[in-house]
Amino acid sequence: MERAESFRSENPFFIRKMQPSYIESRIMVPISFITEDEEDEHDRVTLWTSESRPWLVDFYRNNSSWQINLTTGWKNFVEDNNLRLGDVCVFEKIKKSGISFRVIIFRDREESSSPRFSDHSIPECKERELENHFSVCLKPKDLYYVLNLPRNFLKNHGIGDSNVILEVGKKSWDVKLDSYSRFTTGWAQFIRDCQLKPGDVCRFELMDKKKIVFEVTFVTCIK
DNA sequence: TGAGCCCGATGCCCAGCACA
DNA sequence: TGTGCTGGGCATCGGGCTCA
Repeated sequence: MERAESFRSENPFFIRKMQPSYIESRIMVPISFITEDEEDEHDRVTLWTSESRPWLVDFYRNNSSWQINLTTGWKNFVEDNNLRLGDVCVFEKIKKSGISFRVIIFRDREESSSPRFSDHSIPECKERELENHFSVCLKPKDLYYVLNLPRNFLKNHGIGDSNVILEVGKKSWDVKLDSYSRFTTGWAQFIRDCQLKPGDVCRFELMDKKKIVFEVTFVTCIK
C-alpha cells in the first residue's frame, strides 16, 4: 500500500487493496471516475496491465452506495493476473478508446508487477519510509484555526488527545491535538509564524513518540 | 449452482456550523 | 479563536434475488 500510495500521475487514479469480495466477485470504482455521459456511450471498461492485452469488464452504477461496480469480466482479470488478498492495484484512467484504465499491481508477496508501458508516467516507487511521517497539502480552511490530521497515522502510533511539539529548525511550537484528530490551539500561531499559504505542503515527521515531537518541513507553493 | 445484479447497513472522514 | 458536534459523501461489506 505504501508503494501504491507513492504513485503519481497527471491522470486521475484511485487505489484498491484486494479484499475477499474483490477477489470473489466485484470491485467498486469511485462514481466520479465514470461520467453519466460515458456510461451512456459505453457498456464496459477496458483494463490494461500492459500494452498488449486488454480485459473487457462490464460495469453498473450503484446509486444506493454511490459507486460503480465492475462485474462481468472482473473475475477473469483477477485470475489472469493472479491477484490475491492484500495485493494493491492502482487504476489510472487513460486516454484510449472507450473507458480505459491502466492497472498497476503492487503485490503483497515482495515483487511488484513492473508496468510495461512506453511512456514514463509510471509510479515512482522509491522505497519511502512512511511509518514515521505524513504530509498535508494546506487548503484555505487549514489556514484558519484547525488542521485535520490523518487518523490512521495517529491511531497506528497510539497518539490521542494531547499536546504536541512542532519543530522547524531550532524553533518549536506547542500545539494541542484534540480528540477529533485536529491541531487546534497553537496551530494558528504556527501558520502565522511560518507564513504558510494555501497549496503549501507540510511534512510532519514523528521524531519523539513519547513527547510527541514532530519535525515539520514544508514546500512553499509558487504560483 | 454459481455468477451477476441490486440493495441496504455500517463506519470513517471531512466540512461546516453553533457556541463558548 | 478554540471546541464540540453533526450531517453528507464515500468505502466496505453482506445478503437476497435473478438468470443462465
